[in-house]
Amino acid sequence: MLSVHQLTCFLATYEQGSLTAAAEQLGYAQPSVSEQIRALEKSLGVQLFRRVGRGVIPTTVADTLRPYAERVLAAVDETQRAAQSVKAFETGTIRFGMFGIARLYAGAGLIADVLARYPGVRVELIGQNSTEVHEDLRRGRLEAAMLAVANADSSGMTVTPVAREELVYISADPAHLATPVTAHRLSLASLVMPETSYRAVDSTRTTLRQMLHETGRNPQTRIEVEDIETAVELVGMGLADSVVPKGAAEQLLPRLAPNAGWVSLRPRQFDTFAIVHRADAVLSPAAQLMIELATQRIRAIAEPVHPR
Amino acid sequence: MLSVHQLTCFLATYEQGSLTAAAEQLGYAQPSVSEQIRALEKSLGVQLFRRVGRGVIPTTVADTLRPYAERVLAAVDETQRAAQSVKAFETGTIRFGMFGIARLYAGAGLIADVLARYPGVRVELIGQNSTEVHEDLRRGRLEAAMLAVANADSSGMTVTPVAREELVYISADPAHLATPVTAHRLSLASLVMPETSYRAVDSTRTTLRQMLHETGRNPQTRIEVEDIETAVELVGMGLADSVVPKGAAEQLLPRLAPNAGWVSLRPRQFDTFAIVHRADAVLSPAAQLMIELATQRIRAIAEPVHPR
DNA sequence: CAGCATCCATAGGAGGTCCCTAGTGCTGAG
DNA sequence: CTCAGCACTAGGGACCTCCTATGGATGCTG
Repeated sequence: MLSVHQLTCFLATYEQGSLTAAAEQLGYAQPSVSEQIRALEKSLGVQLFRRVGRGVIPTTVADTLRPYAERVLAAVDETQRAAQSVKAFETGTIRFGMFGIARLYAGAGLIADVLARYPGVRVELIGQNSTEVHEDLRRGRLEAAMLAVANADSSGMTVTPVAREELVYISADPAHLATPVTAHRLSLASLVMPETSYRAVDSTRTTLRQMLHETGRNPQTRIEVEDIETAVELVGMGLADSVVPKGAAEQLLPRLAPNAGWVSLRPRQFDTFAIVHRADAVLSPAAQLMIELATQRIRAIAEPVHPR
Repeated sequence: MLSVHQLTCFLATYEQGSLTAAAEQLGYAQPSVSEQIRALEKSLGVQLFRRVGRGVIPTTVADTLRPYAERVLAAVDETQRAAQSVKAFETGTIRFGMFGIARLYAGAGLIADVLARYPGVRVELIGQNSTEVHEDLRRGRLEAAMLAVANADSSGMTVTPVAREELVYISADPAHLATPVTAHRLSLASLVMPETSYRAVDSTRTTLRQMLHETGRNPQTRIEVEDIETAVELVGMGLADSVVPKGAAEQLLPRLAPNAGWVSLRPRQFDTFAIVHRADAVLSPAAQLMIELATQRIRAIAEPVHPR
């Protein structure tokens, strides 16, 4: 099997025209280089140098093979430099999960932060829908993610709360927004709720379930959709009301449901944003960077929560 | 140190998404591949795969490095294929020494022969002047050559006679060509002789020295030049006469000295063409090919000599 | 939820490779 | 002819490579 080391010795010998000089250049003893050349000649089945008393003379085969050997060594060198670049975040891809609502809070700004600091990198913010992110995390395809989660779910996952955000009731009917919405009124409302696929672990849903459960009632969702944007649009069309984080309401209502408004719940409820990753994972520098930046972004908008 | 083998294991693992599958593909045991990947990760200083229960997942670093690894392996593959091509004479350079007079007999035709059989090769026919060829042979820069030499000279060289060619006396003065030239007449002639630098071992000169020595006379060379073409031109200008192989006379006189003619020596003298190489050399396939083809060419023109 | 299959990591050992030092033989130059 | 320079050989130590056997973790399934 042809090896990089053999080609290195070959080129040094070719340039120096001498095994001794090549060995000196490479920092080896002369017999070592001699052995490498012999092994290379044997593995290729061709003679590369003629041994002639004083020094060695490249054959025409050596002349032909030299540019190939140089290309191999150049490719190896590029590989190593690429690895160093990736380590220093000069290039490469940083992939991070940020699903659903969290994405609304930090998406574009977060990417801008990364690019400002490391102009060469590619950034992937995974999470068009939440099931995908959850599955990727579980399977290990995604190292870490920023999610809005119910407290301490997910066996085998480490959940680190970062910030919390008030949940507000949104509606196109001003009468629904006159006073804060109680559990009783919530249980009677006709709701559209996003995150269908992830409903069992979705933070907002879990919070609402707890709120209603304390009053002995079950939540009524009339419409189930995947995107929060779709849910807000439906609210704007007057087909149902919904409960979303306040920041999402402020960001989406003017654009998707300009005739709708929002009001607090009573008692006020909060969604928790958290960093989630496998409990056993050692986080890479890229993931740590994204976690740090995403945390800063979220905390600038929502109310910081500091884990004990 | 990064090795080709590590990159092979890396790519197999990346494609298969599993160490076990990669090991099977490569024909190794699973721990071997595992060890190679770990060594590669250590030497690059980056994590390439996340080990996650079932299988391994490439990190973004692995995504980035994969094309580099593929380029290295492609370059290695090209190198090996190039070596095979050279072995089969599909490509590469064939270098052969053919100096002075021999070149006039077989130069262009010999190259045509090689190209007809191996269209991909480059051919170098070394030997603008004879010193160069002799030096290259001695130093080992040239593996073998076809020369016109005196019998069995050159210590450390193997000389294989291939053909012989009559030496003729050429002159622009018809009176000089009326009868065959004897040693006596030769010793009185005003001669221009080529191959100045190589005069001690040149075949024609040696032959003439022997011819004159038997009659107790010394050769008289009025003019010394390097090229046989120059010598013939000088003969055409009537400045001197010369002695050259018959084939050279027939080829050069019409072009360079149309007013000159030739006549035999008495007794007739012959130049010997021979293959010369270092006594210790093992001839490469390329050299053997050139020797075979050059021998055929020379023998088609000059009188064959078969070594005992 | 218990059992099974799958996959990776570790341990230990046989064989090979890499690299060294020391010495030999050959070649070319003075 | 002698000397210096260069490649080869021999032998041994350190390391690497690859194997088998085994253990631990995970995910699927009845």
